[in-house]
Amino acid sequence: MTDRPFHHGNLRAVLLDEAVAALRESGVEGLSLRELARRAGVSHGAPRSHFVDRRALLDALAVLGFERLHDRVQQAIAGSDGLRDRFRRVAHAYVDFAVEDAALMELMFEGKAVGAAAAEVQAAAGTLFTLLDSAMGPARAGTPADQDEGAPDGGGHDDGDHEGDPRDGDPRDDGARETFKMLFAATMQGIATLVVSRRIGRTQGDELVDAAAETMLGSDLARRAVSAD
Amino acid sequence: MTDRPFHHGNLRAVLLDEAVAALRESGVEGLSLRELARRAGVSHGAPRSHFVDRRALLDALAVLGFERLHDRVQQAIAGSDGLRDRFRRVAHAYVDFAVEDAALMELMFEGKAVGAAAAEVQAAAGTLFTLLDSAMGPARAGTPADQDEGAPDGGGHDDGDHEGDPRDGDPRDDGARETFKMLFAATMQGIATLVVSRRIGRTQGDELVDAAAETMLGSDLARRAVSAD
DNA sequence: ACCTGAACACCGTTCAAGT
DNA sequence: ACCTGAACACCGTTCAAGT
Repeated sequence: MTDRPFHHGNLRAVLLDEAVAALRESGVEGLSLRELARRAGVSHGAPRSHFVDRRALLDALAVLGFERLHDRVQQAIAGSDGLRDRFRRVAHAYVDFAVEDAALMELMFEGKAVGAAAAEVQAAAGTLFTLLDSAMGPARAGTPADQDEGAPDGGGHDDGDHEGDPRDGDPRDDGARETFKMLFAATMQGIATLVVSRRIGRTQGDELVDAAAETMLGSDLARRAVSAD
Repeated sequence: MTDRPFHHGNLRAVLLDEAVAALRESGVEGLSLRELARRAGVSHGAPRSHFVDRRALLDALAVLGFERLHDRVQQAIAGSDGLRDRFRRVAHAYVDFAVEDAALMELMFEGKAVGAAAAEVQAAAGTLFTLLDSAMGPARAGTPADQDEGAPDGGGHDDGDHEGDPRDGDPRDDGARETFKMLFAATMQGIATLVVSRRIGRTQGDELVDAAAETMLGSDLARRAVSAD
C-alpha cells in the first residue's frame, strides 16, 4: 500500500524479528546489522538508534530467546498430566526449541554480555529456571527455591552458615533441588548440541531425551528433589 | 636471531597454534585470518596456501580440538582406578576441557562443516566416542560397538532388520550402550555450557559433574550398558 | 527522538605476480 | 609449492546533518 514500507514506531521490534529469522538462516556469524537494516528498509545507521552496537542486539536476542523458551515450557506444563508426563513434555519442549533455534540458543548461553545487559540476560534465564523448578512439583515448606535469582557469581558453598542446629533434618534438600534442576537443563542442552552438530539424528535425540528423563526421574537425586503433586 | 621470524615449512601448524590461542582470547567471532597472518609474520594472503577459506581453518580447528580432548580423556582413563573412579575422572576431564577451551568446543560441535571437511570432523568425533565407549568397560562379546564410525545420517532406526530370530537374548544391549555413551557426552557438554554462560559457578559445575556421574552410574541404563572390569 | 549518508578502519576472498 | 600485495565487496562504528 504505502510507498515506504513500515519502519515507523516499531523499528526495534522489526529488527528483532528480522534478526530471529536471519539467525535461523545463517547463524550468529551471518547476522549483520547492515543486512538487517536493508531487510527493514532503513539506512544502515538506523539500528544505532535502538541498539548501541551489535553486542546490544545480540544481548536483546538472548533475552527474547529466554522469554520464548519460557513460553514453550509453560505450554508443555499446561498440556501435561502428572509429574512423569510433565517432566517428559518439558524435556522435549526444551530440546525441540534448542534444535529449531540453535543459533538463538547459542546466544542465550554464550555468556558474553557485560554490564547491565548481562544482568538482563541472567534475569531472563532466572525466570526460566524458576519455571523449571515449579515443574519439579511443590517445594519443601519454607524453601521457596529462588536463590538463583541473585548474582551469577557466588562460590558454590551454601552449607553451614544459616542453621543454628547441625541436625535439623534434610539440610541439603533444596541443594538437591537446585542440582536436579541444573542437571536437567544441562542434559537437555547437551542433547540438543549433539543433534545440531549431527553427532546423532533427530529421532535418536528424541530417544535420548526419553532415556534421560527416565534416568533422572528414577535417580536417588530425584527422590530428594522432586515431589509428586 | 634471524630477521624474518619463522614461517618456513610449518606455517600451517603455526597458524593453527596461533588460532587456538586467539580462540581463548577472543572467541570464534574474534578469529580473523588477517590477524593470524600478522601474528605469524606473513602477508594476509599467505594462509590461503594452507586453508582455502576461513571455514577450512575452523574445520581444521574442530578436528584438532577432538584430538586434544581425546588425549585428555585418555590421560584421565590412564590415571584412574576402577570403573567408578574412571568414570568420574573422565567426566571431569571432559568438562574441564570444554570450559577451558569453550570457543574450540563450540567449533567442535557447530556442525557447520560441509563435504570432505565434515567427514573429517565426524571421524575425529567418532574416535573420541569410541574411547568413551571403552571407558564404559568391556563390551558384550560379538558387539565391538563401533557402529558410530559410519555416516552421520541414518534415521535412528536400528532394530528389526539384521536378526533372523526375534528372540536372541538382549537384542537392545548395545543400544543401551550407545544411549548411555551419548547421554554421558550430552550431560558433560551441557554442564560446561552452564559454566561458560555463568549460569552456575565453576565449583558448582564440579559438584554437578559428580552428581551426574553418580546418577548415571546408579541408573537402570547403566546396568545394561556398563560392565565392571 | 529518530533516521540519513559520508567517512573510516577492518575483514574475507580473489588473483596476477614473484621466488 | 608457497608467498606477496593490490583490488573488490562487505562489515561495524562514528558522527554531523537533517526532520
